[in-house]
Order: sequence, then C-alpha cells, then structure tokens
Amino acid sequence: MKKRSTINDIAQQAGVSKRTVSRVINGAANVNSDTRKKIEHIIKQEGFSPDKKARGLAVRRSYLLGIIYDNPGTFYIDQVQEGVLDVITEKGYELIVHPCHYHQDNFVDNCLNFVKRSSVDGVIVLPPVSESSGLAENFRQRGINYVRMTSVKLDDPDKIVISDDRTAVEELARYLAAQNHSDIAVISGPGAYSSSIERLEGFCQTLRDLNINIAKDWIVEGNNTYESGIECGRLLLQKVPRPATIFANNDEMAVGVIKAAHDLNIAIPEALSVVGFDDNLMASRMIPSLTTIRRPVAQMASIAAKKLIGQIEGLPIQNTQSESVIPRLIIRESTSKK
Amino acid sequence: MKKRSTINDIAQQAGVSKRTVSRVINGAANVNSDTRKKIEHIIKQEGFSPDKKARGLAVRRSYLLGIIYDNPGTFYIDQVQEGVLDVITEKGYELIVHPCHYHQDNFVDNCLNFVKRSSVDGVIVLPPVSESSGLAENFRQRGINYVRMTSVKLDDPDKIVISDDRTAVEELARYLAAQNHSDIAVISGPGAYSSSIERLEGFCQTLRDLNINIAKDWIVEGNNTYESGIECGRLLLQKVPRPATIFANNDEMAVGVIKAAHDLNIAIPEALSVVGFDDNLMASRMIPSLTTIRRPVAQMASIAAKKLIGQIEGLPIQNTQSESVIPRLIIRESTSKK
DNA sequence: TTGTAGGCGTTATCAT
DNA sequence: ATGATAACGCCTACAA
Repeated sequence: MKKRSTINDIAQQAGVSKRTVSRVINGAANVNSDTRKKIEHIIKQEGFSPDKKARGLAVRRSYLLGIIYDNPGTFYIDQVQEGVLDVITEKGYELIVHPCHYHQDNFVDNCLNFVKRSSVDGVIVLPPVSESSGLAENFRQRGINYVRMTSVKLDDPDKIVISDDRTAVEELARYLAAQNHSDIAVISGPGAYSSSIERLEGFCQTLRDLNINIAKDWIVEGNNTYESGIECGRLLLQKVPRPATIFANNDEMAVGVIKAAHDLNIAIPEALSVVGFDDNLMASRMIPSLTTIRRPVAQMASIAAKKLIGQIEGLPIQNTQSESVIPRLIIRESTSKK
Repeated sequence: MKKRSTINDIAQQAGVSKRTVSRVINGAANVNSDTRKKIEHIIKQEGFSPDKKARGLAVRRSYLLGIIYDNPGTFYIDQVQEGVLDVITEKGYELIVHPCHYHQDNFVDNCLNFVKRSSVDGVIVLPPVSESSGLAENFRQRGINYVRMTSVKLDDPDKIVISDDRTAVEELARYLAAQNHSDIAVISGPGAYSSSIERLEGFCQTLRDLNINIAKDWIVEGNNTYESGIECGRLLLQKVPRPATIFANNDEMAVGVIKAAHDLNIAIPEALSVVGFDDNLMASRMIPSLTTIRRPVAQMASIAAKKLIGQIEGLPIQNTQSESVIPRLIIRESTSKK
C-alpha cells in the first residue's frame, strides 16, 4: 500500500510550513491567495486528505457519528442510513451503527458503553428507542450530543426530529369517513410509546368529530409485531358484530391482521378493510397490497444528521429545519372504496 | 462532559511510567505481577480505556471495519451487522456501513474512496457487490484488506466466505422430485452472478440426474427484483402448457411470481408451486407463506469478520473456518405436497 | 522489570 | 501572512 502523503509532504513540496497548509485545509482566511492556490494544487495532485485520527486527536473529536436502534423491529434502517450519509459524508463524518435491544434492562448502559467505546461525536436515536427518556437523560447529563427521531415534541427542538403522526392519522380518518367506512376498530401500539398515543388519539378524535364512534372494546393494544397482529386481528374479527375496518399501528401488525382474516375466510377488502402505518417493504407486495401511511424516513434522518452536526460544531441553532415532517397516506388495495 | 482519563493519569496514580501502563494494557509479558494488578485495579476503577484515535495514530490503524453492500437489494443487512458486531466488538473494532450502487459505473472508485476517506482497516463485501472481481482486484493491488461473501470459491480462502448454494438447491431439487413435481420452470438471476449460475446449474443438473428435464424456454432470466419476478412469472404462466412449479432465484422474485399467479387466477399451491431463495422477511408472512432456502447470513458474517481481523492483525491463516456454510431448505405453504 | 525519548499527523499558541 | 514549537494520547525502540 503506497504510503499516504501527509501534511508534511505537502508543506515541503509547496515550500511552506505545515501550519500554512493546515490553514488552507481548514479554509482559514489569512492566507495569501497565491500560496493558497499553489497548495491547493499540490493537495489535489497528491490526492491528499487529512488523517482523521490525527486531526481528531488534535481537536478532540472522532468525526464519527452513531445511530442507535432496536434491530428486530427496524424495517427502514437502510433508508435512515442513506439519509444520514447524504448529509454527513460531505462534512467529513462517518457513520457507525449500534443495534441494541430496547427491552433488555441493561440497555441504557449498553448504549452509554457504545458511545464511550466508539468515541462517536454524537448519536442519532431511532424509534422506538428514541422514546426512552432515561437514555436521553443520561446523554444529556454526560454532555453527549444526540438527536431523537419521534412523533412528539418531547425534547429540545435541536435534539429532536418530529414526524407529525397525528396529522397523518387525521388525514386517514377523514379519508375513511369519506369512503363511508363506519364499523372501525383499532389495534394500537404499546401504550408506553408516544407514537402509539398520537396515532390512537388523533385517529379516534377525528372520527368522533365526524360522528363516528369507536367502541371501547374495539380498541385493542398490540406490541407492533406480526404475531401480535394476528392475535389482535383474530380477537377483533371473532366479535359479533365484527368490525369492517381495522387500523393497525404499524404494517407488521396490519399484515398479521390480513393473515388472521385469511384464516377466518374473511375477504379483503370486500368484507374487511385494513390499514397499516410505515409503508414497509411488505406493504406494496402483499396481496392485497396494503393501504398505509408513509413516514419520510430518509428525510427525517437527514434533518437529524444536520441538527446533530450543528450541535457538535456549535453552530447557531437554525430554526429552518424545525418544522415537523408529515407522513403521507398511501391508498392501495386493502381498503374498500365508495 | 467529565474529562476522560488518559494513560498518563493511570501512570501517575500507580506511580509508574506510562510505558508500564502501556505494557499492561497490551498484555505484555514482562510486568511484575504486583504492579500489574495494581495498575489493572486503577484502570478498572477509573473506567479507563485507551483512546482509539491515539492508539491508531501510533500503530497506523483505525480500528474501524467497513461493510460494503448494495442498498436497495439488501434485505438482510441487519443480520449481517449483528453477526459482524458479535465478533469485532470484543476485539475493539467498530463497524462503518457503506451502501453503494453496484450498477453505477463509478462504483469501484466510490468504494475505494470510501476506504480512503474512512480509513477503515478492512472491509467485508456482501453479495452481489462481492461478485465484482474489479473491486476485489483494486483492493488487492492497493493492499486493502477485504473479505467477500459469495457462493463460489472465486478468491483466496482467507478472503472469502462461501455459502454452498449448489448443495442447497440440490436438496431442493431432490425434495421436489420426491414430491412428484415435474413440470418445473426456473427464473434465474442475472447471468453475470456466480450465485445465479450455481443455483441454476445445481438445480437443473440434479433434476436431470433424477430424470426430470427442464425445457430451454422454461428457464428465463430475471434481475432479482419484485417487478422482474412479476414479469417473468407472467411470461411463464402464459405458456401452453404452463409450468406447475417455479423456482425463483430469490424471494423478491418469488413474491412477484405469486403476484402474477394471483392476477392470472392461478391457485397456489394447488395449481402452481413457488420456491424462492433467501428467506427474507416477507417469505414467512406472505399468503401463502413461501417455501424457500435460508442462507445463514449472520453466521457467514461472523466468519467473514474473523477472517478480516485475521488479515489485519497478521494472524496465521486458520483453516478451521474454511469449510463453507450450507443454506437450508425451509418448506412452507407455497409448494404442494404428495 | 522498568523508564526515557521520540514519533504518529494534525491543530493551537504565540511569535514574527 | 507565515512559521516555530508544543500539544493531543498512545506505542515502540532503546537504555538502564
């Protein structure tokens, strides 16, 4: 492996001190434009780029960012990665992944340990891990930079990226009402998640406003897994009378509902409409394909990355990005139409 | 953020030189066992761990590993990550991800650039990117450590982890024959991929040996996407006579075939059996659920990680791990039984 | 068994 | 506008 050239090589070739080269690299103002050009030329010619370890050592930074997420539940992790990488690569950062298990009791320590070990400059926390106020509190106390992706404003504006799930489900509720859906049931997510609450309340409230009421026992709580979707679906569909429409808190469960309906010989969408949330990779490929709501995950990730770098580099907090992102309703075959 | 303690702090507290602390950290032999214990105690007490940047700077290593993969097609990326992390974390390495676009013409440069930028100590290359001999050749020339995950032995044993797809599809062929399947068609993957070739040839050859022949025009080539599966499926199913069983090169396409059959009102598995490859997240959730072949991806990833670290640290090449891994047939509802 | 001195590639301090 | 010189935290000759 041909030895990489260093700042010293560049300095020598340019006949200047390395301090001057450093100035050029970092875009300092006080450099003669001729020497600057000369140095820039040599840098390009040599294909030189500053060593991150050395630079990091000097400025006490690693130029590494982490994403923390719970592995099994995560369908959209590569979209997130892409969104983050888009932003950070050009700023000289690299991305380290940390899958973890949200429901293990040592999970906070596990994450803290990760941050220490890897010496990342900051982390982006994805849902549902982002719901953990314990983790966030620990980060805050230790002065660890972080940004959370969630559904409600449960932290400082510069530490959070919000998808406005409530507005999204309101749109869904209005759509269903307009299509004459009435016997509607809901499979909610874990009650501890704010996203579950947002989606459930936003949905029910809007329907109420439209004079459609949901019976208490037509609202059941699942845990966002496929299996749980099957179980809750079966439960709802065996009631007499039974719902004609089921809104599940995520696609995983919605697919479970489809399975349950199939087992009970209930035709979709003729006898039952099903709606999910996420637009994961299965949604469009199921038969029937799934009506659902898509969060612009990559976009959220990009925003999160920008905010995080802002924190790290101590930039003035820009409120430009602070509006929340609104998920979009995607109508497919699993819902009947007027 | 409380200042992290350094090797100097430890040395001072222990009343020794930092050279001695360094010896303890790196497990050198020549240290008085009393001083060692003392130092180890202080290290633990302080929660000290050596700074990777500084160490890396001294040893010319970053303690970062990369995985290179093609984003859209990758369903199993988190399994890979888990397998890799299991191995590397305890050895002090961290994982950086690099999604790329295999079919962009600058992709080799893109990857080389990634390696340079991030200064990873080595990379693991996932299929189908791992098929690129151009990329591997470039790595080799530049002395960049790498390990490829593929289906055939197309590189040095220490640079490759093989899943024996051929053996797996042989098992499939024998199973289908035993279940009296006969009118069998194949949707192969891109002809340029060795995995496609292995699966196609292994499958057809075994069937031939069992006196089941596949007509030339019942073998079509897809590109491993869902859309391509629909297209090829439709093509095959509109032939007269039409196949009663279709083996697709991956689950994505198999799901496409199911869609095509559904559109043509062909019942699965009564009138058509479908088999995929991968056991991706959809396979078990489709209706009907998909008979398929599962590569032990996490296990392969672990092996790859071990080999990579072996290269980096110049360990003697261990042949213990060199046997290939055999994917397993998983029988579900999409295939009819005797 | 232990310590001293110097270097890894970069940025920061303080002169000039 | 530029340059010596000293960090940054660790490791490795070489000595003692």
